[in-house]
This record gives sequence, structure tokens and C-alpha cells, in this order.
Amino acid sequence: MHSDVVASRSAEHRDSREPRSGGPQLDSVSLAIIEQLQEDGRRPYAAIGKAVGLSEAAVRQRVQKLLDQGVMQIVAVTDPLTVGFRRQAMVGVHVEGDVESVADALTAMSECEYVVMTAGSFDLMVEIVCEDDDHLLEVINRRIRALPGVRSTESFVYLKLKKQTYMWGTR
Amino acid sequence: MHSDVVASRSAEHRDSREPRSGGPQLDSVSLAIIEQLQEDGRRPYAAIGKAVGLSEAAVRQRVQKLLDQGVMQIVAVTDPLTVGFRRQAMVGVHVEGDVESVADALTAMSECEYVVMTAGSFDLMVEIVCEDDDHLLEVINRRIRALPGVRSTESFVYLKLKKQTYMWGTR
DNA sequence: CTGAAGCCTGCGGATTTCGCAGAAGTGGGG
DNA sequence: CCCCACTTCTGCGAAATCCGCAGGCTTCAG
Repeated sequence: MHSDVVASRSAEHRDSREPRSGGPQLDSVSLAIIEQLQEDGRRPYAAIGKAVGLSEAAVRQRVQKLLDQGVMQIVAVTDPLTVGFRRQAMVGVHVEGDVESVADALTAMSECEYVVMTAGSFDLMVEIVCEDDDHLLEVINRRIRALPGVRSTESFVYLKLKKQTYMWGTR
Repeated sequence: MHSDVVASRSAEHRDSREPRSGGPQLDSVSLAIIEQLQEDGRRPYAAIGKAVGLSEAAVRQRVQKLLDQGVMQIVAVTDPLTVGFRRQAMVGVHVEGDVESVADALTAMSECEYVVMTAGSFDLMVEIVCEDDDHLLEVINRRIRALPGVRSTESFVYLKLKKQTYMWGTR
């Protein structure tokens, strides 16, 4: 019974990967629980309960619900460079026509780790994670620029990742 | 079996919070462990061990080391909009002089969630997470632009976050 | 009033985590 | 070649944690 994650997947077909914008309102207790797990994703439920004033079982139920609803995920995050992805880039995209459909196409590409619709001189910004220069070139020039609706792109190749945190709410 | 542990010689202890670029080489077993934890950050060590062919204690030691070295962190990640941060933006920064010192100053700001040095028309790209428009304005116009070395900035306010994954290596 | 739904608590058993001691492999000096 | 220092893996109890379940409390609608 290790993978209790499987259970939640079948219940609702909503893809938990896809962040929605107007999610359910969270009360201050759930917020406090999230803060605890942002500090340490493996913190025991009992310790969290002590911090937020709830029983261990209550914390467990709330965490499970937050995971099922896709409000948060508990995962390992790494510096991609240390795990073998040597080229990363932020790509700004100019779109003509339907921005959302282009965004969906980019979302479907596994090399696109981060896709966001923006206001400003770009319509979309996309973070790309690749293994090497050839891979990066292929993704940007052959795949992204080939998408219908993409007028032009501008690339910003990563030289050095300086900061990467997940501490919203703990300040 | 687990023969090729060519990795991790000199145990140079660096600042664990600051992601470095050329971190220690990871062998395939550590990579497999990370993949497991990218799927579920709370997966038990025994289950991971079964998946990668190691004992529970060995997995535990390796995970602890990866955390200590700052190669990965296990955290809860959320869609900021659902936890009360209503304004986000990517900011491109043009720098004159020492880019690294500007990057350090940005890294020190709690509203900057992501800081990366880039090649391209921007020297730095920064992701900002704020509570509202006033807060965003204050950060960009009063704090970032006031930094010595910052020549100009260009902002891309987030309209909709379409994708946010942490599944490098699992594709 | 009554039933359903949502959330919390307490509790016991199964599971996991934790610390430690020992074995096994590696890489120099002497 | 032997020995030592260092690293990493394994095995194993003891302690802590996780998990499912039954029950209590409150809210809300009929």
C-alpha cells in the first residue's frame, strides 16, 4: 500500500499538474500547514499538528485533501544542472491569434517545464530544460517556432541559477 | 551490483542553500532516488530502496546527503494564486558592471523567488511573487531599479500559470 | 426534528524512521 | 603487501510515525 497516490488519481480526472487560477479558498490553518511543508516536505504530521494546533489525524486528512485537490504537491526539486540537464533557457514567445492554444501545445512538450501567459512584450514565457545544445536548438527552432500561431521567439540561455525557493508565506 | 560509485569524492561542504552550477556528479542510483522523490516527496525509504535496489538505510543516508549538499530539497509547492499571492511577474534586468553582485542583491530579497543569470538581451531574469499591485510596483520600481548596477528593467506580469512541473529525469 | 455532510479526535496495529555497529570496497603511504 | 583512513552499504532493534476506523460535534437543508 505504498502508492496511495494512485487512489486519488482515479477519482477525478482533473490533471493535478495543471494549476488552476481561482482555486478553493484556504483557511489560515491549511495555510499554516502548507508553510510547514514548504520548510520541510517530510515533516511528520504530529509535529505539524503541534505547530498549527490540530491533531495528527486532522493534519493528515487536510494534507491528503490538499494533495487530492491539486492545491499543493510534495516533491523533490533540484538544480537541473546537477542532474544532467546542461542547457536551460527562458523563451519569450510572440503569438498571433489564440494564445491559449499555443500555451496548451507548449504545455504538452516535456521539455517545457514552466509555461505562463504574460502581459508585456511577450505573450508567453516558457522555461526549457534540455540535455545539451543540440537538444535545445531542436526544441526552440524546430518545435516551438513550428507551432501555428507562433510569430517569433527570443531566447535567454541560463548561465547560472542563483536562487530557487518555495517559501511563499513564510516571510 | 552497485559497483560504479565513481562519484562524490572530496566532500567539500559548500553553502547548501545556494545552488551551484557544477555540483558533484551523481551516479545513476542517486538519480533514480531523486526520480522517485520527484514523483512523491514522502515516499518511504523502503519503497524507494526496492525500486532502486538498495537497502532502506542506504537510501536514507543518500537522501540525507543529497539534502545536506543542497543537491535537492523536498518541499511543498503550490500555485501562488491559491495561497494569496495575487500578482506575479517575470522581470528582465539590464545590468552595467558586475552582474553577480546585482544577482546577489536580488537573491536577498524575499519577493524574488527565482533569480537566474542569462545570455541574451537580459543579463538577469527574476521571478517576483507579490500580494497585490502596490506590492509589485514597490518591489520593481523602488527596490530593484534602485540597486546600483541596474540600468533598466522590463516586466512581464503573469496572467495565467499554465504549467509547473518538477519531473526532470522522468521522461 | 432528522438525516446527511464535513471536520475533528482518539486509539490500536502496521509501517517507517532512526541510530548504531559491523562488513565490504577503495586508495594511499610505509 | 599490509595497514590505516575513509566511505558506503547492510542488518537490526527501539522509538516514532503513519494509517484506517469508529465516534463526537457542528452546520445546514428538508
